[in-house]
Formats: sequence, structure tokens, C-alpha cells
Amino acid sequence: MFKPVATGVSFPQLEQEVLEWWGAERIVAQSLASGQKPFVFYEGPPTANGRPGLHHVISRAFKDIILRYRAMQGYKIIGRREGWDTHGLPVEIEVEKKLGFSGKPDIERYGIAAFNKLCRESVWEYIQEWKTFTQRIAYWVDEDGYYTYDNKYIESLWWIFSQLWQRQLLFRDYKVTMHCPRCGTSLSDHEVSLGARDDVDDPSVFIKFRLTGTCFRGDDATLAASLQGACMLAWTTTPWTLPANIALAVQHGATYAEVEHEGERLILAESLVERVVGAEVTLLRTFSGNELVGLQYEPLFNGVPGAGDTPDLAAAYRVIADEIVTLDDGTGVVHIAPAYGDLEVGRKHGLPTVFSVDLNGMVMAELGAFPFTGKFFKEADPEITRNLKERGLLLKSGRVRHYYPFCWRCNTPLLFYAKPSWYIRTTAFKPDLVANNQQIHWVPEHIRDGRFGNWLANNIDWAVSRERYWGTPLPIWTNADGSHMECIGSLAELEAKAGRSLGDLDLHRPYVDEVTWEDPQHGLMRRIPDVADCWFDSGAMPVAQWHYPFENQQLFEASHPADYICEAVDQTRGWFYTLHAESTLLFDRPAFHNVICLGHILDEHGQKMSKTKGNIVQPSEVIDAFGVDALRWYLFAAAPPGNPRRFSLNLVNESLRKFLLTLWNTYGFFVTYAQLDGWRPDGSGGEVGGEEARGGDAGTRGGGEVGTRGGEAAGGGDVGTRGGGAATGLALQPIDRWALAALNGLVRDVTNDFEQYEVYPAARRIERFVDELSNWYVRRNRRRFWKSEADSDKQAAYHTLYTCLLTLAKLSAPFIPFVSEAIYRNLTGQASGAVSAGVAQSVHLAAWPQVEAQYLDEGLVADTAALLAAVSLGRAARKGANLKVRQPLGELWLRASNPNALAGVRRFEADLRDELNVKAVKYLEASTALVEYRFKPNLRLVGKKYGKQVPALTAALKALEGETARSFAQRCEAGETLELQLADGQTLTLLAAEVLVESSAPAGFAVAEGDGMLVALSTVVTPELRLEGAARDLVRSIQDARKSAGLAIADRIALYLHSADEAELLGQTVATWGDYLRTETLATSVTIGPVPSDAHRESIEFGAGQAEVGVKKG
RNA sequence: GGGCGUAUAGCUCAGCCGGUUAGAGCGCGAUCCUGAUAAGAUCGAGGUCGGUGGUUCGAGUCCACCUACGCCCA
Repeated sequence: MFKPVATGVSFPQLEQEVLEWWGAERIVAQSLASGQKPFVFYEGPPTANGRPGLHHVISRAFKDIILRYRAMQGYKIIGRREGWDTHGLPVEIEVEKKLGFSGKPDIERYGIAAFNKLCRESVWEYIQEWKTFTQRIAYWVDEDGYYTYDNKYIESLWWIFSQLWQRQLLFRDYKVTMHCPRCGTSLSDHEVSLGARDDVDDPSVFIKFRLTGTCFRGDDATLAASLQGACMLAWTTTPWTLPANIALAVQHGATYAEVEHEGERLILAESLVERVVGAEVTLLRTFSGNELVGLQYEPLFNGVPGAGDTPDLAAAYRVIADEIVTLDDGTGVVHIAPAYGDLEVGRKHGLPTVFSVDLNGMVMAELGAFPFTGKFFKEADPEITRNLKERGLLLKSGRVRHYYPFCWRCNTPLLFYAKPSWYIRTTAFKPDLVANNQQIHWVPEHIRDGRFGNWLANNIDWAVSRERYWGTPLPIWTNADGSHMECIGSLAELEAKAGRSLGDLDLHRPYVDEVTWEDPQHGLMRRIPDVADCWFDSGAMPVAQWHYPFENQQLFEASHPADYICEAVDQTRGWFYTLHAESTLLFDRPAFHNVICLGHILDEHGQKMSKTKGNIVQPSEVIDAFGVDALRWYLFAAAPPGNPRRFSLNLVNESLRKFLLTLWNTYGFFVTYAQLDGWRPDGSGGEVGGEEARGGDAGTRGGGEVGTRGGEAAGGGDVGTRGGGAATGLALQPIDRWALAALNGLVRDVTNDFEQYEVYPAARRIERFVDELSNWYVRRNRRRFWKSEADSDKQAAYHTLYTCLLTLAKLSAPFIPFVSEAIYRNLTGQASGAVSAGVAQSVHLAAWPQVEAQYLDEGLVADTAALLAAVSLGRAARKGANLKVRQPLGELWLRASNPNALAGVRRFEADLRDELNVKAVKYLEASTALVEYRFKPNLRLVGKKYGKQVPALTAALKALEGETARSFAQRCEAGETLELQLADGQTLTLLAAEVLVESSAPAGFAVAEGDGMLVALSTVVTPELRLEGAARDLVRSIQDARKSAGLAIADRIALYLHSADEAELLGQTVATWGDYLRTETLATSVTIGPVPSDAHRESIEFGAGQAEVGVKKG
């Protein structure tokens, strides 16, 4: 029935075998095709442009586990397919590097067609590695995936753009970018940080802006008039931006001073006067920043409007108040040039934008005929400064060292530059974005109203265009002067415009750019050059992966929103947002209902793993050493997924040893005996084992004083269950019913956890159950499997352990797909060729376990927990007194302050006696004179009720002693109310439950206490007990000797014992316990005397001295 | 600069609605147990629960501020 289990298992090798079997039997395909009720998943597309790393294992493991769980529940998973993010700057940069390019001009020279071809190919550079990786980590997805560069995918994006266009949600405005005038391109944030320097030498100039005496929209005309001719004093390190100045900003609440200096009136922050102007000034008056708002001043120069723009200069050249202003340096008056960095401020205050430097970094000719006209902007700085000095508008100038960004490629200083850009008006939907977010179940929860919620609350319009090449082309066509625009929503629409079939036109640049048409009213229509932000691609995947609305209408409707998605926390501003925004704008609903948001993986020192730091752990390194399941289990069980986690190989090894091996060995134990017995799940078999192969009947002597560990004790419980095994007709023992109760509780709890998308607590529960199954159930029941009779008691043990293991295989299948498969296939007999009707071929095709309510028994589980606590304390007490468990002791005293715990221990008293090797268990009660009592308030109950009286109450309880304490304890145990007098004379009436009774250790006992329980062991070893202990010591040593002599389990021996030191003890032991020695060790003879030379010999410690043990096969 | 998160034993992490002696695993040392086990049990050393202040009869837990680290944004 069962295939033997190798205890020296190699998990990586086992996984390879399972992989091959999955392949041969097409298990993955079967799983993908299975199920009825729909469950919708979205694959967040990775870029195949780099190698798969550990962080991909995490996200895929967390995706996979939920999908496997749902599949086992009979769901049909929609969207369980690969997806690839193929567009974007990272791909372009990769290709640029390969070609040795240094910017857009190189690409234009090389040709967009050839460049994009390389981009398309570059995406697949690591594809084989990805495919192998996907398969090896058992990420079960359909290889028939989606690709964002597909024409069909792009066409769906066009449809979305045209929807937005029709609703006037797509608009053009400036956007500030970091621009390299030499390379002629914008740089990404990452590129900017590559080239920024901290100690750049730049001019530092203080400029006077002369007030006109008027004010904006007639704010405070009186003040304005009185300030006519005075100058606002501003500071800048970029004189080249002054011609584009449009406003001056002050701080709302700060105090500004009008001072007289060398015959001029200057206005600046009061606190900066001395530092900037010096002490030689006369203070005329002060204002708050707010009072200055609206004052108008004479422009220094006349800035140039952007192409096609008609700025409203009536709103310019005035004082505004904004929070960007600080009083740390400068004058407290900030020069605002929206074109070169202050666009957000400009937008907020309704300011126009004008320019003075073009995209090549040259001062524009349109500014007028100045000495600096046509010069590079940095070289214009001194000329502009001189010009202002000549006009009396410069207070002073100097140099300063500060932070400034340079191009990382060509070392040219960068410009902040407001470029025309396309936006999606997401701000118009802010309330909807926020409301739809409330429908999403986030794990961890704090992301919803924290990071993600805040991001939505501070929503800004989405700048969606990029001046690049490899991306989804924006489907907007315009005439020459930009006065007419059209947005195209499908290929068919474009064909209609172009008046020809576009057949297999590649919708990428440059081919799509070649499609133009003549508009009768507006002239030649050409596509704008921009492509879409590649985040727009991925946010559109619910629509575009199915080529909606051109195809798959029903499929799309059924698969939006998703039930589940999962990515790392950095996606709150990435994919999570773009999915949410596009879904809200298009369909007014969230894109997903449940999301697990993963923390990042760090190296063992808490540093982020990165290529430059060289601290990346390759997944293969881990997988080859420990296997995928060990890695997965570590990821699921080691820490909650939302936290960043430190990773090291050691931690994976730990989870392997702690969990996987325990499970595997328990399973191995079961199979070993089930195979020997020919046991079958249907209850047949079990009678063939017999004495022949086994250690005989030692374990079932029953009634013996010794040798009762396991079987006897388990059978001696006080709950009569013979024949009472529910529907099974099995003779379930209490410990069997405990295992089944715990198992069904586990099924219930793990299922609940999964329903909440809480993987971590589910893993911890399974881990704990496996530990208890191995270290309590199996350990306590060894004899039942071992004994020769094939009785109903043995059947019950087999049935119980089998049920636990098979259910565990299913429960753990989503976590550890390989090991669970191996266990499942063997336990269902399939590994050895048996096939039963109605049994799923693979654990991943099996049904998720159901709770069998008739087995649930919270009382039994709690009682066993109390027993385990008592056992643990008993061991601690033995340790404290240095009394090993093999030495039997007379009596154990126990007290439990919790009546339920006490009842639990009483119920399993026989197990407690057996486990701790004591003859009798007695209970400390208030009537017992052995101990003193101490009292504490039950704070949880008393705290709220008595509040400030708690300290007095505590003191009064503590003061009780002697007979008063004893009678107090008795009333308490009887559940009566208690009168307690406080120090101030007041008397309180306490309920019994409001007082905790503790007892001191009885004298002359070995004691341990904790968790409201006290265990005291009598340390008296009588001569009888000593002999019994000696017998058990001997048995243990003889078993060791058998083992090291290489004897088979069932070999009979001739036994020789000899001790010069403890001859008398040895003689008495053999006389009293000879039968026990013989049966336990399969000795056909016991001889006291020197060990013959042909016997295997060992020296052992015995009594207070030494002894010799000899064994010989006989 | 702003937002979010994290900070508990040498390491990795738990710790519920505030409650009595703050836990687990690993590692280290010691003892024990074992004819499934690469295991297990017990004990020991190791904690100013990041810091300061506050609320409260009572704070690892709640509040404020600060520090360090991570992520995102500017």
C-alpha cells in the first residue's frame, strides 16, 4: 500500500521528481482548467528585462498560495496567467547602454525603428531564465500570458485614452522635469541622483524688486500706496531664472520689516535683516507676511510666452504667501519662476508661466537684445547680474557652495524645465478614489488609510506622457499649429481617418507616426510624438489583457474587479494606484477587493539587497540547498508579510529543520509501521505484523508497574470509548479524540485565516499542530503502533494518525506544494501504484478539507493543554532537584488556581503519572496543611470595578496570613463571596473570581510553578523506587548496547550483567525486575557475572558506580 | 521637508480590549529522553520592551515629542 519513506530525504531532489511527475501527468494544466465558481486574479506584470530575484519568489509565493487555496475550494481561477511589462525607460536605457549611446540625439540618429526593434528583443533576454524559474518555484500560471507591447494591448489603451478624451479628462499643461540641455532629454529621478553634487560653486545674489504702489485685485491699496518705490529683497543662486520671474513669495505668519538702508527702503524678513543687510539700518515698520500679499512690483525683464501659450500677465509680478518659504537662509522673500522649478507654486496661485532659456540651455533671442542673449544659461549668470547692478537693482552678490544636479552622462548642469505634457485629471475624481479605496481589504490593514489613503487624499493630476520611443504611443493627432486635436480610440477609427487599411501596422513608433491625414478645415494631422507612461500600461491590464472592448466582453465583465492581487509595498504609488485610478475613472469601482501588500526583503544586516551593494542572494542558491518548499515555508511562517524582513540562508535552514523535517519524520514513522502491518486506510490489514518481525509483546503487558509508557496509559483514561468512535466504529482513545479535535480546530482556523488573507497565522497554527502531533501524540502512542496485536485500539491509532497526516497534506498543499504532494500521493496509495476511484490524482486537485464538527471538542483540547502544562512543570521540578525521569518517585502535588485547568489535569491524571513517572498525584487544597497561601487581586476584573482602591485592596490581600488566609482560601475555592477589610477600615465584598490564590511550595518537595499552576514532587527515593529506577536504567543501557552491537530489532539476546561496585544493587534489581528486563530487551537469558569475550560489551554508569553490559545474539 | 511603517534577548520574530513573573525559535552552556526523527524535553546565562514626558490604581501596549532605520513622495 505505502512506499517506504527515506528518512534521509533530500528535498531538492524530491522536488525534482515531483516536478517531473507534474509534467508527465499534466497536473498544472488540469489545475488551471478545474473549478466552477469564478475567482479573479490579476498578475502584476514583472519586467522580463532583468533576472528573477528573491523578491520575485516572495510575491509569487504569496500569489500562488491564495490561488492554490481557492483552486482546492473548487474555484475556477480567472487571470491565472503570466503577464509581462515590456515598455518603458528601463528597457530603453538597457539598450542605450549596449549601444554606447548617451542620449536621445544618438537614438534619433540610429533610427527609432531599429532602436525599438532592439528594445523589443531586449525584453526577452532573460525569458528562458524566467520560464525555468517560474516552473521551479511551482508558480502555477498559464504561459499564454499578456504582453503590454501587443498591438491588441495597445489598442485597448487607445480605447481608454479616447474614453478619457471624450470626457475631457485628458489635458495639456506644463510639467517640470530635470532636463539636460546637451542630451536634449529629461532625466528620471534615478538618473538625477546619479549626477547630483553637494559642493557646487554658484553665484549668490540679492535682488531688489521695486514696488509699484498698486496691488493685485485691489487688496490693501493703502498699504500698497505707502510702499510705492520700496523694494522687496529676494535672494537666488540662479540669476539665469530671473528673466522668467513671475512672483515673489513670503511666509504667511512671519514678520517682515521695512528698513532704510543707504537711502532705500527694503522689505525682508525681520529676523534676517542683520545677516543680509547689516546693522547699519533704520527699522521703519513691520508687517506680517499676509499683509504683503497682493503687492505688485516692476518686472525685471519681459519673459517669453511658451509656444502656443497666451499667459495672463495681469496675474503676474505680485507677492504671494506660500509654505515653501523658509527663514533659514536668503531673505524670507523667494523669487518664483514657474518655468524653471516653481510650477506647482505657480499653479496653486494662478500664476502664468514665461520662459527665458530654451531647451538647448540658451538665453532666448525673444527676450530682447542683451549681452547675455544667446548665451548658455550658466554663462549668462554674471551678465544678468551685471545688468541688474547697472540698473541699481542689485544689493550685493557673492558665491555659495550648495547642492546642484548634473547630467550623469555628460556632466552638463541640468535645468528644471516646464515642458508641455499630457495629464489625466484624476483630481476631479478624488472623492471617488477615496470612497472606492474604502471597499478594499488591505493586508496589512494600515495601508488603506495610511500610505495609500494619504496618497489618494493628496492626489495630483497624473502626468501620463513621456517624450520617449519604446512605449504605447498616445493616440492624439494634431494639426501644425496645435489648434485642432483628435484622439483616436481604435485601429478601425484610424483606418477611417487615414482612408486606407492599416493591416498589420505595428502600432509603435515610428510606424504609427507615419499615419497622417489631411483635415479639410485644419490641415495635415500628425500624431504628437509622446508615448504613455508605462505605468499606464500596467494599470490598464484588467482591460487590455483581454483586448476589451474589442473582444472578450463577457470575460472582462466577469473578471473586474479582481478578488485578489499581491505586490510589494512600493506599488502603492505604482501599480496599486494606476489600477485603482484607471478603474475608478473608467468604471467607478475599485479594481481589486483584496490585496496583500508585501514588505521588502533585506539582507542579513538589514540593508536593501541591490546590485551595487553586491548583497543579492540568488534564489537558486537557496533552492539548490534547501528546496523551494523550505524557502516558501520560511516566507510564510517566519514573519508577517507586510514587514520588511532580514534574510539569510540560515533562517531557511531553520524552517526546514523545525517544520518540514518534523512533518516528514512523523509521516515517515507512520508509513514505516503501516507498511509492516500491511495497514490500509479502509481498516484492513494490521494482523500480519506479528511477533515474528517485532519486538514482541513487551509493550502490552498491561497492568505492569513498569513498561506502561504509551499504550497502557492512553488506554487507561477515564473516558470509556471502546466502540464509541463515532461513525467509524473505532475504539478511539481520549488522546485520539484529542488529536482529531485539534486537527478539526486547525482546519477551521486555517480556513478562516485564508478567508482573511492572513497567511502568517495560518502557517503558525500548522507548525504548532505538527509539533504537538510529533512530540505528544506520536511519542505517547508509540507502543500502540509497536504492539503485535491487531486490535481495535491499534486500528484507532492508525486511523487517527493517518487522518491527521492526510489532512495536513491538504492543508499544507498551498504552502508547500512539493512535500505535500509527495505525502499525499503515498498516503493515498498512488505512489505505489494503487488507484482508487474518487481520489484526486494530485493533492492540488483534491478538495480543501472540511471541518467535521462531531470531532470538535474545545473542552478536550483545553484539558490536554492543562495536562501539557502540568507535565512541563513536572519536568522543570525534576530538573531543579536533579531527579531524572527514569527514577520513579512517590507522589506529586499539584494545584491550579483555574478550576478548569484543575479539572483538565484530573481528567488525565493517569497520563500525568505516567509521563512524570510518579506513583500518585495529589491535589493541594485549602484544607491541606502543607502550604501557606498568598492572594492577589484578579486585576482584569477588579481594576475597572475598584479603580483607585486597587492598591489598598492588593495590600489587604497580601496582609492575609496563617489561619485567616487558610479559611479565606477555602471560601475562595468554594466559590463563596469574601469580606475583606482595607487598611482604612472599609470592608469590601469580593467575588471568588476576583481573587487569585497562590500557594507556597511545600517543604521538602521539588517545586515548579507558572501560569497559575504549581507542581511539587516528593523527592524521597525509597529502596523500592531505587530498584525500579535501576531497572529502567539497565533497560535503557541494554537497548543502547543492542543498537551499537548492530542487532536487528527482533533479535533475541543472551544478556550478561556485571558490577563490582554495585553488586548488591545489581543482584536485587535482577531478582525483582528480571522479567521486565527480559521482555523489554528480548533477552532469553540473564546472567550475572563477567561478560564473555564473544559478547558485545559496554561499560555503563550504574548506581553510584560502574557496571558492564554484554549482549550476544542468541 | 512631508506621509507611512519599524524599533522587544547575541540573531529572527510573537505579544489580543492596558492587568499580575514580557514569550517562542535559533545560537551558546549544562542535564535528560529516545529502536521514527537531521529531532525532542528541562534548566541556565542573556531584556533600562529605542529615548523623554504624559494619561491611568496600573503602560511593551494609549497619547505627545525626540532619535535611528526602511519605503514612498517633494
